Amino acid sequence: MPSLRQLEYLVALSQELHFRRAAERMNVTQPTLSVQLQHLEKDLGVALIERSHSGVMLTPLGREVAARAIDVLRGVQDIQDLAHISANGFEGTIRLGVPPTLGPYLLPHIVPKLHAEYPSMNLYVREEKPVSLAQQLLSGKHDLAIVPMPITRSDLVIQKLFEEPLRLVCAPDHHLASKKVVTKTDLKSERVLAMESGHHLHDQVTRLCDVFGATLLRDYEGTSLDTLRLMVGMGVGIAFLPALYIRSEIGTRDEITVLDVNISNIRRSIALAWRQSSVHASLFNDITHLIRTIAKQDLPELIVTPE
Amino acid sequence: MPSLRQLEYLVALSQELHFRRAAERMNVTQPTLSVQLQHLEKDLGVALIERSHSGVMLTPLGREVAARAIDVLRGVQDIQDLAHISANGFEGTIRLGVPPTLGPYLLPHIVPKLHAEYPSMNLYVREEKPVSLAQQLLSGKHDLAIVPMPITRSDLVIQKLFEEPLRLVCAPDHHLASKKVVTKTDLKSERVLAMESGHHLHDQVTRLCDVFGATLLRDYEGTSLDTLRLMVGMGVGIAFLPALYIRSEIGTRDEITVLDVNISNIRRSIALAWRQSSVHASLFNDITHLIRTIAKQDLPELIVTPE
DNA sequence: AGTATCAATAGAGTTTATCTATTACGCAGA
DNA sequence: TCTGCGTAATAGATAAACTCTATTGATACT
Repeated sequence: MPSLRQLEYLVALSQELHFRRAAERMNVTQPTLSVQLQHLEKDLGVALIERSHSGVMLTPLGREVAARAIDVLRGVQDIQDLAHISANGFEGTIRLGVPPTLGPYLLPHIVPKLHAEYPSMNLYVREEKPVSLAQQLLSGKHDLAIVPMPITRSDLVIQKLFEEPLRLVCAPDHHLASKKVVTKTDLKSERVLAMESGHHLHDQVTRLCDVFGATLLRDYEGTSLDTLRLMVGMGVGIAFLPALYIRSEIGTRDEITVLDVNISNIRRSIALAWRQSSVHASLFNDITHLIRTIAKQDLPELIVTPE
Repeated sequence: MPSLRQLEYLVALSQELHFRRAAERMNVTQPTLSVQLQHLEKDLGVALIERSHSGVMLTPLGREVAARAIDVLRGVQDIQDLAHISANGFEGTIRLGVPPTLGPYLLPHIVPKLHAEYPSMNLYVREEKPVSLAQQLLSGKHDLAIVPMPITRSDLVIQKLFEEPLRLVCAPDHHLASKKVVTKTDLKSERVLAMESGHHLHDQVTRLCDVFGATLLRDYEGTSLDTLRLMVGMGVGIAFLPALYIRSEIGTRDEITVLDVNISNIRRSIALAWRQSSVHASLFNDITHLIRTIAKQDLPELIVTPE
């Protein structure tokens, strides 16, 4: 059976493509690494490395084995992490991925209580377009992610957090601004601004426009909710903005007008997700409940459905 | 870092719950296993085993670690298998899971050519209710499975094979038997027989009955297509049977009548599935193409869509 | 109390991993 | 063509690990 050390050496070599440097990285001497990789090849009975004096290459099989070795080593690392957490309680950094259209407006409500509850936890927040969050979660870039539903990946645990209404906004001098209540038919042929592709809001607003017969202004896609707000304020068009964004960035300012719409179910559904194999499963479950509780108690615009 | 040997010992102990027996299983002496597991616990800094004289137990953490160790060891085994296949070509047994409503009627067309193409391959076919096939595939009970779509598991590779029409059948003296062409409205209030729950056909026929306003005879659910056929022949009701079944088991017999239905899209979609991490990926891709080719050439009732 | 069962401990032997020192190979430049 | 440089492989010594046999210690059963 190949040893974990040998697999580590192979992974190091696959990344450095250079025996001496790979050995350095592993804190062993070059002959050690050479010999062990020879043993590995002999044990497996196959060539993994193409040795030539003009650079080291892995064989196709070598690359495949190295890729699998990475998974194996991650599994072993997880076992160690798990033991460490169990022995010393949790301490360290959780890397949290959030969509830019939600993170800055939700996290300020969450982080203080999270910190109070888990003082030894370090939260490292990274914004990413939601379309790539699930994949990055799996690849190990994040430990935890706030994701828009629906997501169907069986190797992720998905816990629903809440639903966030999308509110229709327009410029104060827009002809819709004077209406008391906006109905479905008012939206026909309206010009609608949306986030650029890669954001869940993009796809959702696209569908809404289809349903209402509104025109999506594809040439004016926003790169952030703030740019959308500015364009709406300038009268370029109307837009659907998430309730939490409205709450924190618009509030009572009269730069743009929030419309009353008698159409239900314009909302996005938000969930917390982590790798099924995560060593922090129970912590993340606790965090799920914490966020749901905060949403229920402090954020009345959100809809928290029973689990 | 824990060694693979130590993880193996832990897994053996977790299954035997007995040091001596676990040691025997691993072909080492009991002190060896004891000492190594002590080392493992010391390295990880946690208790994995509850030692008492009234039986050995694992701690909750021990169980969790053992479960992860199994995955790690499987990963290493995969690496060895991969190398072995690459060195010696494929030989051995592929365990194929099939739904009972498809396997016996499809495989006779496939197996001979498969055997001709891969003489050193051993096919071990197991019938399982389709609802459990995906899970069993992941758990390692099968290497490959023929599954009804849709299936959305991201840790499986799903390759569409073909679509198989479902044909409406009734007893020769049934009042529909005399109709040249059966239309949607003819089905209203008809009594329909279906497979029992757990089969994809069950769910699909349930939906069809909803759409057509037909009555599903829940008290007469079939445990096999053959029992359905018998009940249809006895005039209990009508049924939707897969085209391949009709071809092989009914053919020109006049025991029951196959009706002409002018409703399209009554068909089931069949795919081949394997674990994403399978070492046989390229073989399974070849098999996919082989089956698609056979379906196209020899089985005109099937619909093979371009990939 | 005596015995059987089971896991832990002790100490020796063997295997394995790693190190230092050296060799072998190819390439670039004089 | 020779020399010097960079690279990986080989040899031999040393240290660490794994495993074995033999034994002890603890508990349950008779």
